[in-house]
Amino acid sequence: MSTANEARATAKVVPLRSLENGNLRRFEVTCSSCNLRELCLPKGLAEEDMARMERIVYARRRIRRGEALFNAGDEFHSVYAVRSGFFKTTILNEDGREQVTGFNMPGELIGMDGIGTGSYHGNAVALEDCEVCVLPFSLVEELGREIPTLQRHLHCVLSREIVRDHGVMMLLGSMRAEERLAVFLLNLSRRFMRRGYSQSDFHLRMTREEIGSYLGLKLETVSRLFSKFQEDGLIEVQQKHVRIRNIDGLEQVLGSKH
Amino acid sequence: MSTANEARATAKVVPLRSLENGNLRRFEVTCSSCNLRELCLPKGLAEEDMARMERIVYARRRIRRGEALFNAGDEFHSVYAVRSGFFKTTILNEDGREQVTGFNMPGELIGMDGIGTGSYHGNAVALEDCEVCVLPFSLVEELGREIPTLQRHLHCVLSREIVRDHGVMMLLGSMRAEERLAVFLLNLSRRFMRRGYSQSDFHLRMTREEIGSYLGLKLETVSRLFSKFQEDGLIEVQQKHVRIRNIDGLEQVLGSKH
DNA sequence: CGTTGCGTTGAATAAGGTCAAATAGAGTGG
DNA sequence: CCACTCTATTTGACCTTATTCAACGCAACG
Repeated sequence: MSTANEARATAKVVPLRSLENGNLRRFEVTCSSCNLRELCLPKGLAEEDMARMERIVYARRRIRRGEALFNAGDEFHSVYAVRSGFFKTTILNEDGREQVTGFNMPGELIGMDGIGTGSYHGNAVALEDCEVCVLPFSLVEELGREIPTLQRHLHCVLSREIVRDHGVMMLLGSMRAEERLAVFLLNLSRRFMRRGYSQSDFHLRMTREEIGSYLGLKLETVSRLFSKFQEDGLIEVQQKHVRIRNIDGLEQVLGSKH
Repeated sequence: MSTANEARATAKVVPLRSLENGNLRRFEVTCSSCNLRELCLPKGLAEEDMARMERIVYARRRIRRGEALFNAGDEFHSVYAVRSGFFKTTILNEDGREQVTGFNMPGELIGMDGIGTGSYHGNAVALEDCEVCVLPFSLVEELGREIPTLQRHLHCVLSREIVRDHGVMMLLGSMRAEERLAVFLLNLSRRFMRRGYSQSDFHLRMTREEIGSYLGLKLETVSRLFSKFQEDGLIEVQQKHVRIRNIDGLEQVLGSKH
């Protein structure tokens, strides 16, 4: 049963049911064999609980580049685990200004801003073709009541999101432009590494403007800083491709001066 | 049984048990008669569930002005509901810079940043003499498993904290100094009103520096803006006392220009 | 009644924003 | 495959905003 929200969206909904007839993708969908398992799920989950967990991942959904997974105001039913691709989450205030609140990569959960009010508070837009696991939140809560490990895990995820947000406040509230970009690059690097990608060589999925919005800077400032970091031998940039040449140097940008 | 964390703190722990011999404060501690009930608890909680809820509020704790309710790194056991007084929460980064992440007034929960890692991520410091209800988190989770309404409420509180943080990102990332202070004052006003205090006449518990840290501004800038708002007839300020004279005018500061 | 912390105000400065122009790439349709 | 269009990016010149540095006033407190 697809929700009003999901029916409205243009992205394709793939219910598990339809994948059950010997389709290879049926196997992919099991959490136990998913290579993002350690990111999405608590460790030490009993085998039977894992099986129950898999039952609440009731569908996967593909979102094409530029499309929204959800928009502010859409009715909240599910949180989503990014399986592949890259998202940005944004909020829009009354006078039309957009603020990027985060970038999400595989293994990360999005949509938790909708729990409190019953409708999503921000937007989630795919920066490239993406696939997500749909986790109907009422099922998550139900299973949480039965499996304390899972309940605990959910609380940890929510709490860590709060901690992450506080980090962004620190970034926006007390750091200079250079430091903000350095933190941003180091953070991306670490997250890519954790997922088995190169920590020093990656492709930015977002524009300078989106980076700027996230970091509280104008796109021109971001561009200038990229050029400066390149001149200083810290990175190599060519459009969206970034190569970190001196990770220690980037770390030393923090706290230098001031 | 007081935890290592609580034993270290100087603030006094008041276990419920010690209040049970005809002490008036025994009555105060019941959630059902607490005037902050609508803020802390889900509405429509069955009478018996309310009674169970009261059992997890195992203590109240007084914290004097300037003292910490908890500090970054302290072992996490409980979240706290502010009963009276005013807190600031802060984080400190490696090079010693402090960022104020929030101000908390009665009815608000603090300490949720500790769930994810098992130790608090930031500090909570009393800006005036305070009293909090101590909610041991393992009991909260346990009761959440038994009372879905309560579980849901906890998730809402966590989610709303995320939404609040996103609002701060918008503030820090896309607003001019004037707008930030206007948003800050309007937000305080609304929260005071909600608690039955004057929406236009209040006492700031925090210094200009703390406001500045929260808003990503220097204390001098905050001071200048207070003076400017006064000149413009929007507010009257005298030290920590603020009187809002033109709330619509303050709202129009948002989005004007830019 | 001096000390101390907090707040206000002014003048100079620096950081980042704005505006504008040039360039580079990616995507599109012929 | 090429020309064309559109968007993203880079860079320069100039400007605005908020910061820095410094001096001073005020209020609370021992």
